[in-house]
Amino acid sequence: MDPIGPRLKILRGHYGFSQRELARKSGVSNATISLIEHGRTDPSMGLLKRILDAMGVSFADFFSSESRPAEKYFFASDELSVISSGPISFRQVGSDLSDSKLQLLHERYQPGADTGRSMLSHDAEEGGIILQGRLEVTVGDQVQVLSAGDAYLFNSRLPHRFRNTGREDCVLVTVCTPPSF
Amino acid sequence: MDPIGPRLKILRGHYGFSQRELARKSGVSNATISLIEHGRTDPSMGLLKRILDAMGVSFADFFSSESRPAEKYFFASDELSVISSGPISFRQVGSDLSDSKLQLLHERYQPGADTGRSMLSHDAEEGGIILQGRLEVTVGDQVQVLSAGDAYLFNSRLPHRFRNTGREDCVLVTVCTPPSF
DNA sequence: GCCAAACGTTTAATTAAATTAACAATTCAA
DNA sequence: TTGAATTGTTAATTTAATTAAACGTTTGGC
Repeated sequence: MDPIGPRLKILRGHYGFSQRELARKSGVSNATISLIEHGRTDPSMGLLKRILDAMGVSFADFFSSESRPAEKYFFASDELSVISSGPISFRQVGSDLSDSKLQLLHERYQPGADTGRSMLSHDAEEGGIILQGRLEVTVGDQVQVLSAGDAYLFNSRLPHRFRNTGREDCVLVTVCTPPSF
Repeated sequence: MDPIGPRLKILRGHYGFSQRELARKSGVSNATISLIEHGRTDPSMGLLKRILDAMGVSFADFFSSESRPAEKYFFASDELSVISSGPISFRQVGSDLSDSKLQLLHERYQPGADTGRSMLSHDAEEGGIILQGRLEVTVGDQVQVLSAGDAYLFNSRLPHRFRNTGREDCVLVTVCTPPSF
């Protein structure tokens, strides 16, 4: 188990809560939030549950994401593997996705467009390639500004957020598992 | 979290450990084990981790099994959710929201019922067994009329079509995997 | 500039967890 | 039966988590 303090702090950050805000919502003291985030105390399970509840995160979610080892979320332009060149070229994000069932979308983000913070949705995969402009992508505790040619790929259970912080439109191609049901 | 005490007790029993045995292995006092199992105390995370470690169980395992105690394995006939009525009725085993990879259906084709020509499906397999009546099944360039006891199995990427050409209802059980991809 | 409000942190006081050591009940061997 | 070694529980003590209230910083008016 890695230290839960930093993870908890990141989680709180993604909801935009202050320590006192989260403390009020969960019914614990703000001091406790601070102490836990700094690893200066070992919270009881009941207390930890109250805190997670305030953010709508279950134990299962919290501890399943914990056991996830170093995954690669961002890929530089030159890291995309070229499947085929010529008049039509396919450049693949990630290693081997030949058997993943993903849907392709064409999206345009106007300046200032923001998906807001999104947490732990259903189990699915999301990916995309920036075609034009710049896009700030947040996944888990990582933030990256992607430019044309860059790409992302992650499991949508992870907290994520898209934001166009530039002054021009951002155009990208994205993939995600079908909106089932 | 639901009571972790009873679950912990069951887990301990599964390993055949006594309270003192588990206490020694995990480096906590036997009294604490007893208190936790009875819910008379709220263990700290670090302590619970030591106990789980002694049994080789991770947080992720412990809390992932927790999150699905409401799994349903058996379904009464009237519990099958009706997907569509009319000339062709589908009754699905399990919930529409189930994350199951397998879709199990109980289907009834009235005389003359016809799915029409279905092209392009998903990369999946589907099969079925006829229970009653007769059903004309078209797969690719092959056409066959199946009777009770007959069955079919094919990759659903192939164009396929189902038609009841007889004068009585046709009842069958079908499977499809995966459900919505 | 100032003041007020919010932020995160820290310290002392309180509350609760965790231990130690006892308890009664059971098992097993002598 | 007797005694020793288990079992699980409980009471009193110690230890640590949690709180309440303070601290120093920063932010945003006015």
